[in-house]
Amino acid sequence: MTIHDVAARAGVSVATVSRVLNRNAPVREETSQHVQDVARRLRYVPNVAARSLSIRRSNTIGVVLPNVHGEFFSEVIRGVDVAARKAGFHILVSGSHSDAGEMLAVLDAMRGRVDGLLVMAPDVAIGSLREQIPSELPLVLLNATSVDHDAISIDNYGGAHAMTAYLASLGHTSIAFIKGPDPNADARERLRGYRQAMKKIGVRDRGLECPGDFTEETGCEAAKALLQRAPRPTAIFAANDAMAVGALSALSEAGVSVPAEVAVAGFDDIRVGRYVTPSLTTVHVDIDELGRRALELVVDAIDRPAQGDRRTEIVSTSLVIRNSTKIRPRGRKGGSQ
Amino acid sequence: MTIHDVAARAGVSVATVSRVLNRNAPVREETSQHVQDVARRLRYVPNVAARSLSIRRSNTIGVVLPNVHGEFFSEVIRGVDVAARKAGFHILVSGSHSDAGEMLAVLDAMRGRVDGLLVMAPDVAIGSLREQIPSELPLVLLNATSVDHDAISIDNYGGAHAMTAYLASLGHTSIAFIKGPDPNADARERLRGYRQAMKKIGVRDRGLECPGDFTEETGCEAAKALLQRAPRPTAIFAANDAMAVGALSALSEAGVSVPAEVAVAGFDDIRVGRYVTPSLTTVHVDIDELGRRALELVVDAIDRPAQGDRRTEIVSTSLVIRNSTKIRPRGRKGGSQ
DNA sequence: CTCCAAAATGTAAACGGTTACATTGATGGC
DNA sequence: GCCATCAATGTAACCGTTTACATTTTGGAG
Repeated sequence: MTIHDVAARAGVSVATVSRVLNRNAPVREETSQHVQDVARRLRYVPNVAARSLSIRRSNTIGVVLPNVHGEFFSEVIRGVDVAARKAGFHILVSGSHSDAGEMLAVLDAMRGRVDGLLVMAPDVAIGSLREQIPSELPLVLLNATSVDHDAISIDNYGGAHAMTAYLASLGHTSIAFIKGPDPNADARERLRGYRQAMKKIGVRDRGLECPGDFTEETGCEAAKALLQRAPRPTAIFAANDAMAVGALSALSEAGVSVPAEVAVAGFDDIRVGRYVTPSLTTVHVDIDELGRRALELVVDAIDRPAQGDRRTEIVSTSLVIRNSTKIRPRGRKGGSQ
Repeated sequence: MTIHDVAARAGVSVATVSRVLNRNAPVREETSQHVQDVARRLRYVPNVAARSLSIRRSNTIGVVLPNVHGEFFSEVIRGVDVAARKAGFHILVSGSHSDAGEMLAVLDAMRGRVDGLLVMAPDVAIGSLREQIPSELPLVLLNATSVDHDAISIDNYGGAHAMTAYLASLGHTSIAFIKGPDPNADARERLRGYRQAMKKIGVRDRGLECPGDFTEETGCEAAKALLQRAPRPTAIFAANDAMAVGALSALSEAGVSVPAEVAVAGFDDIRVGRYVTPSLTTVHVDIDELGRRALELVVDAIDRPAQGDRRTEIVSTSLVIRNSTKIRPRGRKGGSQ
């Protein structure tokens, strides 16, 4: 069942059938109808490979993500997927890459299969990417700001700054921060936002910063470690919700009441944050929107290539105040102790 | 940069180049080396579309999922992705379909683009699928058992049965069940396992079953409703972890102690279950493995088509006992009340 | 050295679309 | 009635592979 069959059956040439199906050239209405009828009757479906070969375009976008934690992953894909469907593109997905080499291999394998790329490489040196990817292939970076590439990311700095300022406004000055993985761009920006806000309230104690890697486990450990500190921090701000949940769990186990003794806040606004006890104050991020806009950027880059200026977007965040910080810490003389 | 350029540069014919690159016909070692060198030097990458057109195969598998909750989604994709990479396939993903129509549209759009299909349609009438999909296209159903299709699913029945039996072994007889969405195949099987186990211990009270739709919200509501019941159930078994977490949250808010007054159990073993308080007893499912084996099934179906017998697999589950059930309920005279 | 089978390589026809260019037919101005 | 113009359609080249078949080369037997 090829376009030739349809043409023969409809008594027209293949060119006419092609024109009818693509609506890209004038065809008499009557002819058009007839061809469409025949095509439908024959259940004709154009051969994608042949079409791609001819027009040198696959209508497919490659989406490459690192080994990223659950909620975030699915939400991004969802956003990308919906936007792609709307724009008439398919998405070729590859997630779960732990190292740069693996990622480059995947990018290589996608060569020629995709019209554009959406790459999330928060902790990969971007430099090595471009030289590996054909430079004419549109590329949008996810959650990694870069001056030489189109990119979109969350307002990590702003969100972390706002949360820290909010905690300070509750009277906290000893606000601990559980960091994300060192090389991760999101993690770094969040840390920067926290530090800046701390500086603003006149606290410069690097001892308040604990290592973490975005998993619940490290949130747990960090919280336990913090409880040992002599002047115990009155607030803990984790660089993401997973760690905040881990911290809550450790605090609960240690019998420390939240938020009365220690306030806790996270970043991301994952679903479950609403259902842990106490419910988690966090920085809300519309991940779905991140994915959607990222895809739109790629499509734009494909449709109108090589605009001199870089396309760069930032998705804004907002604070979500819940019970893990709500009540002012009491009973503890001189808040900073 | 085409195969012709490589051939010209290497002083051989295109056929030889093709044979070298595909290693599917005898070529003199010396020639082979030379051609490979030239190809590498020229950074030649075969045109995928042309190749697909010629061999009528895309090395791509379509993965179609419904609008499924976070953790599950990402884990499945991860498993599928890893297995696909190993098998040399790409995956064309489309998630987030709320209704059957949308899904059929997507399947249609994938026509010709994929060599096989992995479809999760727990609440779609399967019948309508097959007639829409070219029958020669390998299709594997995810989490939906079917006699007429290759399929793989979780041992929902067994897992639910085992969990219910475990709760009973702790002395509970009044075990409530929060159901999943009615048309969902997983939900139905879990309910069946629960009922069967309840029957075995001689309890047949349909009043113990509450509606739910796999979201935390409905878990919350169900738990609240259950607390109103005159003889209050001593255990709540939710058809998935999200609802169990919702229930825990509602119980905690109502000041009901878990597991002392009410035991709670879930199904899925999502990460966060370890970090809620109390940590959640649940049925562990290796979703990653589900995805992996599902993909292997499709690949197998592609490589060796039309074996008369259906390929059907079931991924087993296991109980994970944590604190939400651990302590025997005390103080309550005559367990069955 | 000749001859033949087997191995290595080349030639060209698919694969199924799109589209530049050619052709045909209709329309209207003169 | 003629010709320019333009809309509608047809013809065939092209996109970059793979591969059946043809051809050349090789090596060993006789």
